[in-house]
Amino acid sequence: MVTRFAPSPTGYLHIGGARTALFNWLYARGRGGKFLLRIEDTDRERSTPEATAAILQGLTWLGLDWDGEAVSQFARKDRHAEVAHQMLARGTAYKCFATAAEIEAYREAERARGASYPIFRSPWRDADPATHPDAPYAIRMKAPRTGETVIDDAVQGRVVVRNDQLDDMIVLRSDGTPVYMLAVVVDDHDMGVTHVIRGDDHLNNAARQQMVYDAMGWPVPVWAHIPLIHGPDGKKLSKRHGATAVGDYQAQGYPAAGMRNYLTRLGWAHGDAEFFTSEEAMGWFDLTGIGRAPARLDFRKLEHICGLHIAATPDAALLQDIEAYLAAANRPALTPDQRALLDRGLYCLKDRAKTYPELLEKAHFLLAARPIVPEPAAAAALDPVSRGILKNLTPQLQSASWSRDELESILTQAAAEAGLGFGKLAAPLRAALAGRTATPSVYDMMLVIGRNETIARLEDAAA
RNA sequence: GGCCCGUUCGUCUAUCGGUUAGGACACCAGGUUUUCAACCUGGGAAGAGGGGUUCGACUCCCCUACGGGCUGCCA
Repeated sequence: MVTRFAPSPTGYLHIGGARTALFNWLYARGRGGKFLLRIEDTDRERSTPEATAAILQGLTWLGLDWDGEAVSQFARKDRHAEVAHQMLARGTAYKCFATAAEIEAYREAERARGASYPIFRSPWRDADPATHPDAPYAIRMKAPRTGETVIDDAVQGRVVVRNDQLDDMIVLRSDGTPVYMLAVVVDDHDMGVTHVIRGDDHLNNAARQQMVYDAMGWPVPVWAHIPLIHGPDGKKLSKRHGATAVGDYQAQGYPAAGMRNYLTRLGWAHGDAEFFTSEEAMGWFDLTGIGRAPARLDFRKLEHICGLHIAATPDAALLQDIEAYLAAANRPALTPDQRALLDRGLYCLKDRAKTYPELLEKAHFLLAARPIVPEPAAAAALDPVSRGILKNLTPQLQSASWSRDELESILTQAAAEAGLGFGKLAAPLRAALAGRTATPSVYDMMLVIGRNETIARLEDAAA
């Protein structure tokens, strides 16, 4: 079996498109099939190489690898024209000499007669070729005018469209360029696509496309039209909603694994499964599990899922992901020292963050160099009394074995001697060590940065 | 306007004629606790409305309302 993702390069990769790609990828990968990529760049006005690059980059970041090279639809225009002419030869299409002005005039006349939205009926459909003028012509499909076309959709069920609702669509423009409706069908057929999984905005188009398959005597693929994604307010997703491009999510530091998990779960379910890997999803994913209603984006749940994935990622992979995030977000790269420290501290950071920026913020204690400048909220804990306690602590730390157990006994004892609960001592320690109020445990921070750095920071803060 | 699709807690969803309508996120209360995150316990929260079919409908059919899509020599 073969699936494909066929975006048009007129902008960034949309989050809804990303989910469509994801579904195609999961379905193919879970069944040992192929997942192909085709760039629908036949609209020369709006297609740009930058958009193509952004789409490829977005898919790559999400980990949706495709088989073979991405196909350019524009590059196949001669093949599309060839098929249009084959249709002509088979008698399933005809030359239409009507000009845009004539078509508009026809519609006006029909409207005047009371038709609300007139379908153009070309007078050339059954014209004798002998009457053909020597003028540019478009090739129109000779679509059936009676009966109905049935789309047997794996998601939407049996969808019936009456043939008299459809016009004879143009397959080849008068300038010889193919129209999308023809190009998709030809490409999908030539690429051996067996399952067309795409947004349900194409559901109506499927009827017309199926007519092309029929006209050419080609086998019709399995259709699966999935609902679009909406913004949190239930409206069609737009820039008003904030992040709509997958690149935004990457730059905001969401892990790709979490994105995949969340997006898979959006509009699809496998019982009560909520947190899973893509490998698991591949084993479960099927078309019948896809919902029929549009789903809304819920950033809280996305973050929750992402947090679980960060916590579950092995340190080495997590470190790589974080560095990739830094580059994508245009943030300074890690120095070798920072990298080594972060690697050492990941164990106490990864289960406290939902995104990479949050993790990095909590990693400030190991990323920052002395002197640590506390944030206002943290500085508040460094009152004179606390500073005195920190000062008294350093000699003991100097001779400590630097094991977690010993640090724990030293600090709890110090707190007890000062007549304080441990929380009262932890606050200034946290301020001195990290300059932040949200950090890993003070013991973990001390263990990660080591004795000398710990003592130096306490002395800085006590001074 | 015509045609097509959709509608279960605030959100994502389970249910495929018989359930106290389940789970997750979010929320509220309590617990744990060194901050954050996490975790534990408990709680509130749903079948758009109206007709049918049926012994019995969230589930099947029809109508209405609402939302979305298509209706191009765009993709």
